[in-house]
Amino acid sequence: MEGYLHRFKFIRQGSRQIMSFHLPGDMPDLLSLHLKHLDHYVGTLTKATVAYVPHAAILDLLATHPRLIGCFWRDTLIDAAVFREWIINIGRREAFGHLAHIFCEQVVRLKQVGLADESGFPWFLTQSSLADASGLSTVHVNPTLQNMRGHSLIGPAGKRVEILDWDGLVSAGGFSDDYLHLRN
Amino acid sequence: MEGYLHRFKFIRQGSRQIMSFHLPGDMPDLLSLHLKHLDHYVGTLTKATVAYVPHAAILDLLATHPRLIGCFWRDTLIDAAVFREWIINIGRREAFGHLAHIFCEQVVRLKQVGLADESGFPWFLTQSSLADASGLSTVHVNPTLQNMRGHSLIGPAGKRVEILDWDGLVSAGGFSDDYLHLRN
DNA sequence: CGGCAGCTTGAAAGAGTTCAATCCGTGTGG
DNA sequence: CCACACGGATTGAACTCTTTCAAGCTGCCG
Repeated sequence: MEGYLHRFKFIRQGSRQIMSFHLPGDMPDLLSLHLKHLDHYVGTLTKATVAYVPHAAILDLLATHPRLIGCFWRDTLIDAAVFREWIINIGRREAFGHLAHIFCEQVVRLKQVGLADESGFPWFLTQSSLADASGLSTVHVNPTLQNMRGHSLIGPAGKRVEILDWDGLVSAGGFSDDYLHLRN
Repeated sequence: MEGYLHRFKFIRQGSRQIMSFHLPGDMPDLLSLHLKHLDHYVGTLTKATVAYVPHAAILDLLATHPRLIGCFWRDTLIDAAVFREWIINIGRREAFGHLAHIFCEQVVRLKQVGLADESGFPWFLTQSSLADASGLSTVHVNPTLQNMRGHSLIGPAGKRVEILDWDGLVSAGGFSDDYLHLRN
């Protein structure tokens, strides 16, 4: 309902991978609706207010309002599409483009819920979580961010990420909002 | 129905990323059931026989047999879980473990449909598709495979992948079949 | 005024890529 | 039946990107 979450899994001691970020309005747990156990963790990135809804309640709701099934299912299919894009991000884009792509995705998704505008969005990540999301090390994320600032794509570090050059970000990240399956 | 498929996307000229493999029995297109457009491609890896079922037919079926909704939805949720595991694979495992993990996943999934046994499974990948799936280059996949053969994890190149040391593969790949949400 | 989380930096080591060939088996046309 | 074409596998060498290790630094909170 408020604040930012992330979905992640631990690998070996100390190493983890973030698989998605979640914003107010998301239903991160929908992905386990029909699964017996959870194969990963969901945690907070900031102070957050979270609504817990038992699976049984969701299933009841869907049973009485079948039209909702398509909507909820669709939501999980879009999550899957985002996972696919992240596979591409990690597999085939190097640090600079990868981080640019992450910023683009966040801007578009945050705009949808009114938490970002043309100028930028609130910065809710540490460099270390950015590293865990991108499969890079913090030691490499840091200079890459500086590099993006040097190219005037984003503004100086602060409480917000200032978007200085949206087209530059889009082109560096090879970003298209296709996979987010927005409405209009 | 027969043969092997893959789900992929092109990045820039010549570079592509495979996001999943599909075996007989899979319904790869279910992931676009509630989406307006496809944001990637699905193609064959071998000669294949494929059944095309219009979305409308699926939706009809689900409307008349609501019990199936959970099953089909579940299928897409498991696909999403596999995507998540691939994110981890690409992000946090290096070549050797990554390829080992891919082999483990294939063995488990192929066993489910009777196409693999303890000894191994049919080899349906070129080194180049393995590279596109793992985010590596063919030039690096090749010696890594040789390395796995050298460690007696898998048998010599041929029409089949011979599994010589299952436990070794599992441990090299940090594999757990958790995320596949198998029945038993 | 510490303590601490998070950010920054430098240097060395490694993993993986790219470029550029070569090799090999198989299928095809003449 | 042989030469050739071709996709796929293999190899070497130079080069890049990224990680790891190892410190410092900085700003905020109690």
